[in-house]
Amino acid sequence: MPVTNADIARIFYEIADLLDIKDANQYRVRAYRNAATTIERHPKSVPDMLDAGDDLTELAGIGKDLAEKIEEIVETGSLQQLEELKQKVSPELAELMSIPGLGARRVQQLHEELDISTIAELEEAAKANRVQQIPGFGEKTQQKILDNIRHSGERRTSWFAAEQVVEPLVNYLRSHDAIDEITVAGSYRRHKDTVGDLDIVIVSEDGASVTQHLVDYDAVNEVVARGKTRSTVILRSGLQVDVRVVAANSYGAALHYFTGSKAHNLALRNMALDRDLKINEYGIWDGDEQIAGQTEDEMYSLFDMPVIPPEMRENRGEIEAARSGKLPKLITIDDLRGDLHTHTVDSDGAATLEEMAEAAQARGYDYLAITDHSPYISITQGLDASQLAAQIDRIDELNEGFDGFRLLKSCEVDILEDGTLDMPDDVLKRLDLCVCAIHSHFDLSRKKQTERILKALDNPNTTIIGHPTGRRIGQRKPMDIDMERVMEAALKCGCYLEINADPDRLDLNDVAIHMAKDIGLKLAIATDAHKPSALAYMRFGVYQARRGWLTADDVINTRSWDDLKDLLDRG
DNA sequence: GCCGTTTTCGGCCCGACTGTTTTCAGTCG
Repeated sequence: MPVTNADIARIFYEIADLLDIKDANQYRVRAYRNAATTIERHPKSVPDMLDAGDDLTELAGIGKDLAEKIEEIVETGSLQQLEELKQKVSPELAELMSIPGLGARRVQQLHEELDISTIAELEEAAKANRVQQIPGFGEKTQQKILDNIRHSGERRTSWFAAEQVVEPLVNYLRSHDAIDEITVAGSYRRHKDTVGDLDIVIVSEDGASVTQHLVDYDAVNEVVARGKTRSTVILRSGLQVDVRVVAANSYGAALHYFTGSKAHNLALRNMALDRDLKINEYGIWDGDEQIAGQTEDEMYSLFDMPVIPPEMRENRGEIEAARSGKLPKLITIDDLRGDLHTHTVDSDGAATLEEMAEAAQARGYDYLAITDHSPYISITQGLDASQLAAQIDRIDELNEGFDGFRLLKSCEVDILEDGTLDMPDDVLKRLDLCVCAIHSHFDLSRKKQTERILKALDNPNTTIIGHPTGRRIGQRKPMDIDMERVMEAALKCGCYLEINADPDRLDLNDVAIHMAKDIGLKLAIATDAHKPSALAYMRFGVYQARRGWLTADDVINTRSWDDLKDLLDRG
């Protein structure tokens, strides 16, 4: 029974939302959410741990009660408690909470006052000006709700969440004897930050039995279509999976076709048409004769190109670059020499300086920047000036004991509303680098927000702008910023922007990264790790960097500390 | 519901901001 961490987390999140709407004890609600997050982010499969006899109460936020509930979910695929709760609280209400600005109380009010249960009903009521008449609501709140409903149109899954679904699914499919090859294509293969659905290409001579094998998968919730060469199912996670079965001699063509992007494929197809050739998912054809298609290499070779990495296939000039031999040698995870954005228990992290240093060395890094928060966002329990000074001294001491490794003294300093930094300059001067970031006032006008960051760059101690747009995938849209102006300014003053590799952020995104590359601005890739295992998020940042065409040279933390130090020196 | 205990119950990161009120509830991080 392949229950995933994501399945368990989803059930706990839903219980939390429903309990919240039901006005349950806030700490109980939080306990469910904490547990869900722990499980969702846990690097190992919790069902596997259970299988191996591990004690789940060892996990943070999981006690005896929740451990038993996890066991029930793993055994039965569902949880009785949730089903009972759904009888008492309309489950659609939980969905309303996904609209920014609507929490449990307001959802409850909307339900009681206007009998609203769905997003559609809410939209209708807001348009009819009925929402603003509820006590505590007003014109602006109503407008904000309408705006946010419009923005919540497309539902895509983060790449990270998709991976949790893909791995067990592919392992399951692979177990079938009739399957010779299997690759997940589509935007997943292109490492796009979010994935709409999964396109899986399979080589097999027996499509019918492959399809049967697919629909037999435990996590299949709905079979939309089933055929010998093509089937569509929807998994419990809500993710749609399209499976295409082809013969071995069409594998490359199918892979290319279903990897996309559409724009890239179209460009290649037009090149083929110029030569009176035809490209489809079965191959490249000269009349009735297949002249390529067994491998992607064959496909691209025919047009005098090397294989273009999937991440670049967006028709952003990659075909021209490939044909003229100017395809960049994209950065890989092995190019990284250190991480430049991490937290410890000194603010809101989970591990000590020593533990983070040990984890970084285990990854083979030469250096690790400790960037605990400044005080402004009080929830992070950030360091004030004297506490940061004390941390600097401790890092100096620790560094004496390392061989071929060093902790970098740093801080994630809040950029305040007026663009000033949340830490006095005399302390900032002592740091190796300074990661400045915005955690408040996300809604400023484009002009004000841009000037806010420009002012932060003016401070001679600033070296890196962390998570520059503040977006959280599926939760918070990016701030309105004139990114080109910010990048030009950063380039001019010798600063850098971050690719935050946290899978919920991936900020900068691929488009902005590409822009930086065009301008000649180098970037940092950093994880924002709040615990040792999160240092592994680096690969998500690397994927985005590859989508933005970055080479190792374009990323500052591919360098030795001596070389990095020179780059960080604003002179 | 978890956790850590003065081992059986009390505390649980808690302050800022927004929009609504006119002193505060709700949301966010």
